[in-house]
Amino acid sequence: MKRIGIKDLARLLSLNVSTISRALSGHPDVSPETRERVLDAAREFNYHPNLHARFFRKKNSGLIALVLPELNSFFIPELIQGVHDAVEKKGYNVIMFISGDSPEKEAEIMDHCLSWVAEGVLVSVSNRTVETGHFRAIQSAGIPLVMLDKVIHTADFSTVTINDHSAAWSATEHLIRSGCRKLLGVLGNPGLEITRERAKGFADCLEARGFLPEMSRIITIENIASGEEVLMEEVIRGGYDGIFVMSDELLLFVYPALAAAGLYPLKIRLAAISDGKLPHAIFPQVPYVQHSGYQTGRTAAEKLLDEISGKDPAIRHFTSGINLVYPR
Amino acid sequence: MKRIGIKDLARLLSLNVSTISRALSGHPDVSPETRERVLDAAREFNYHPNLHARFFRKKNSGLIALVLPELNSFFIPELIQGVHDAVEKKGYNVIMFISGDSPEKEAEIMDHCLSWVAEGVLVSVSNRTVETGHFRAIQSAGIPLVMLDKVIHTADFSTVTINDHSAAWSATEHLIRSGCRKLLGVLGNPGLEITRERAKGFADCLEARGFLPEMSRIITIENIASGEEVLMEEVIRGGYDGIFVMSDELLLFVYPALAAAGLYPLKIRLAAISDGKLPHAIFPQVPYVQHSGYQTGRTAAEKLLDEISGKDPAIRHFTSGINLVYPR
DNA sequence: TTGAAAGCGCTAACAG
DNA sequence: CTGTTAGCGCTTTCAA
Repeated sequence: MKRIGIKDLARLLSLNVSTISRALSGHPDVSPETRERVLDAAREFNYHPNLHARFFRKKNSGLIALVLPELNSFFIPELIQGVHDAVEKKGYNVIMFISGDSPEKEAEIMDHCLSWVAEGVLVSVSNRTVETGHFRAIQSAGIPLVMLDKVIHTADFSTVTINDHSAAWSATEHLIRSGCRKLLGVLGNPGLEITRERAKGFADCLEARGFLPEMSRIITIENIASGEEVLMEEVIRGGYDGIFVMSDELLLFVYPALAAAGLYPLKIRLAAISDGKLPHAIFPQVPYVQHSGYQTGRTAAEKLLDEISGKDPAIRHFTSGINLVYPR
Repeated sequence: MKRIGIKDLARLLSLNVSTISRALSGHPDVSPETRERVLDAAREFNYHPNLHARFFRKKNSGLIALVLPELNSFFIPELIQGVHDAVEKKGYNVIMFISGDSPEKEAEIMDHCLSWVAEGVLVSVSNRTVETGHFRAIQSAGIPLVMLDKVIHTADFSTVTINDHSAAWSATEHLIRSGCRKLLGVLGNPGLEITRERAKGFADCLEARGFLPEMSRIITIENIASGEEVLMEEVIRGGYDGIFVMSDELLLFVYPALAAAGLYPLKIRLAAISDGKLPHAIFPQVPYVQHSGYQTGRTAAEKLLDEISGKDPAIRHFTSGINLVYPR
């Protein structure tokens, strides 16, 4: 069935296309009766504006690009929802890209954003990205870009993250306060800013509390499959009484491994940084510092929209507050 | 900085726009030297085609719409990834919508799809949707539509789901085989096809295995917040030795509630339908029938792409195989 | 092998 | 209040 256009309506109603256009977009210069007739006809013939044509003409696309390195189970879905809620309120739509954690792919995606004339770009940076040329290209095309969650800290881009250092510190301190004397930190990809900051928060807190170097250790789990072995070997050898887990993804396998070995909850305490769902699904509940995906996504999207509308063009770095959640 | 277009390149190289267009799109009728010059200039001046203009002209948008009622923790992220992988291979991009589980919103979104001239629509139907007029509107505009996961079974739309009935049956049978004699089924939204089918699979299996009506019961958890109370009251009263849990979302709270009460793993066995991550994160691991989000997304997207390219215009209902995963 | 020109659907001057 | 018209960036006939 042929798609009906503004021209068809014009012919049908023996009016001019511009009158139709005006009636449809609520322009004041059009008589109420005419407007009604047009609106009725539009409904009747199932008219839908062609946004490509409209935006093509008006030089803006109504699209916000959301670029993610990969999807995970807790944080990212919430983040997407946050972005979505913020963006939708202003009538924008989301076009989503997944870089698969590849900087090359990421660069291609930036080209796509340019080609789609996205009005703004939200990007959670790939773990292996070091070069930022492709991001600057977006900016120099006049398109606002905000980094969220996984970011590169320079003076050039606005960012939205949590304060990873203090989140890790806070979780670590909770373990110490609970009486732990020998601590293990379980961390993810070491190339990431987010990992380095959390590792540092963990280490700094220990130092500040007078822990000697031999009273703590950090292990890195890059691959969940082999992770359990690495973890259990260290745990058994080390005699730990507390473990700091850096993320939900890690907690998802640290918990059953310890439980199966009979170590949690009897011999070892846990504390995590989490979006907040998983710790409640574990028994006994794990204390955690909340890292809200929804807030991150929403804040970043709102900042981006402000930049788009010229309201807050300054580069800013938002770090959301930390709050520790104890089991009830 | 002004965006550079095909016209600017033409002026720069003293060529005609059509030559540029041809060179850029790899048309054979253009001399190798000219092509080189054009490609070089495009790179140098950072040319990016305007897809709105291109697709506007060519009558197709390169967009696949993905419409979801809401995001969850395990299944949906995998589904998105599956859709993404399939679609990207063919050069399409994904424009994402969230209906918030509202039929009205869903109808609006269908209008957006029309307005964006999406070339295909993938939709996981809102729980409360009964009227399908807005979906037919898409089809009668000549746009293929495939439903996935949450679907409405009619002769009009292709669908991709798992065989919910046999998944539930299989999980239930596993409990019976393990020796359970009194079973509880924990189900979600009762308005959903998916829920009805799983409830039926549970009940049918029990009947086939000779369970008397008083040896089983079904409870419905619509709201996670109040769910724990409902669950525990029933569990304590009923004296169950096995519980069938219909989804990851439900398992996420059923497990800690039972564990906290000291019932799991000692007195009660569990079996679930799950994407496959969460059961491994629980101790002891929960047997489950796998419901793969990735496969669902991927299969649906591939079917959609086939329909778009005219390869498989028939309406089909795919139900993926079931396999039961035991704890190792 | 290249150029000229029309037209995709819509908006926005400008004119009446 | 309504009509006329040009043009957004690109592809695609048709001509040269």
